[in-house]
Amino acid sequence: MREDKRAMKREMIATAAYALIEERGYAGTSMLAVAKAAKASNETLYNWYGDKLGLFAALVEANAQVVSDALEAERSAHSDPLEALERTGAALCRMVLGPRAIALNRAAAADPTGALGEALARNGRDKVAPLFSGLVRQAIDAGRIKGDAGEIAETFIALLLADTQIRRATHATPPPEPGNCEARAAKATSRICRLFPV
Amino acid sequence: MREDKRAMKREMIATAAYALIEERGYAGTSMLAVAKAAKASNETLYNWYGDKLGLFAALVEANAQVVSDALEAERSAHSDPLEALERTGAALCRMVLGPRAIALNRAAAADPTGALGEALARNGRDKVAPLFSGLVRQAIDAGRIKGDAGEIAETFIALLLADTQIRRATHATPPPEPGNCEARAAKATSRICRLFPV
DNA sequence: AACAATCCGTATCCGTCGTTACGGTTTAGG
DNA sequence: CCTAAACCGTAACGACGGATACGGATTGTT
Repeated sequence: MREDKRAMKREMIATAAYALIEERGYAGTSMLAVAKAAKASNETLYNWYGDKLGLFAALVEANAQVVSDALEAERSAHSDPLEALERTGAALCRMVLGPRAIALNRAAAADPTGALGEALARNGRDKVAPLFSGLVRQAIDAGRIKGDAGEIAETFIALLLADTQIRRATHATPPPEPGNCEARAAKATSRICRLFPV
Repeated sequence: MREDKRAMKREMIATAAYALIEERGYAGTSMLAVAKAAKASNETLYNWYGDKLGLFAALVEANAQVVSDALEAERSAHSDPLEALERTGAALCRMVLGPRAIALNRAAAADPTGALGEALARNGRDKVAPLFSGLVRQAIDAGRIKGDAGEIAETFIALLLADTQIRRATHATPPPEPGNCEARAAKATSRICRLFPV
């Protein structure tokens, strides 16, 4: 199978898996159902991904790459450091509260081995924190705020996301309204400036 | 069965269910396994709780009551409003990151009906927020901080918990070290005073 | 003590899922 | 074009879990 056809099939498999998790939860999402919805066979899925956990681990990594690319694009699009922080924060918020990230969090919460959670942390959160530290570092260097970059980045993420992820993952809240993440990011940025003034 | 014997049996059932979720996840926790571990029968479980979802919904409500009682006790033990806020915050942190609350979050994330998540919100978070608003109201009335009580309470909870719950529920992080919640609560309280000064 | 209700331990039924396997079809590579 | 590899659709197997049911034991009430 040519690489572009394979990439298309992989995206069909991903689309199917995400739709099925949304509808049936992780345990109720069978490999056979994913295969059928993706117009693939069970044998292909097992050949490509090894087993169910392998399929979802691959989805974790692929989604993390999408998030990382989006954050990098947003970061590069703004020269003002606080604007970059705010806009990148908004992008992070939209993505982590989006259907795919939430589905993966649900899968990880349902996986008793802890492997998916570890993959989520390694590919996601553990990469996001240094990226935001870097953004904060730039704002510090520009004399806009003062303090420890790592601590400020963690505080920014706390103010930005709070407990929205767990509430979303547990079906306690629906997806955020348009503009909600932008508002959260603006408020978090404003509060960072007040907590860590020059 | 006398009421105290019934209460003891209910606690045995709860203990069994929590242990099994920790080990096998929600889907892998069968009613039969819970019954055996609790020295009860399947028929008793289905008579008492209706079905699996009913059992876990009952666990949600029971745990919410335990949390609520603990927060109320902590709130009443301190006359200084900021100390009450901080200590009650620490208690909340310990409980929501404790094994039982995390197990219930995992169950809710695994439940595609959304019923457990709704029960969690209704019995838990939606009651915690007004309690913290009340604590903040007292600090405002005492002239210690200034602003909208609801907004300050939400900010306090964000600074206190951040994304610790989702990371814990997805097995990305282990339980917090002793003293960690106290440190988080102290820092959150301090930051609230700086964000909302008189 | 007698009787009814409840509980226990076990069995049963059914459906679903994880995973492997197979014959036939399609695709890729030489 | 030929051949091998990969893929598809389907079937099969074993395990597991949700839920119901049953005979006997236990508990509660009168």
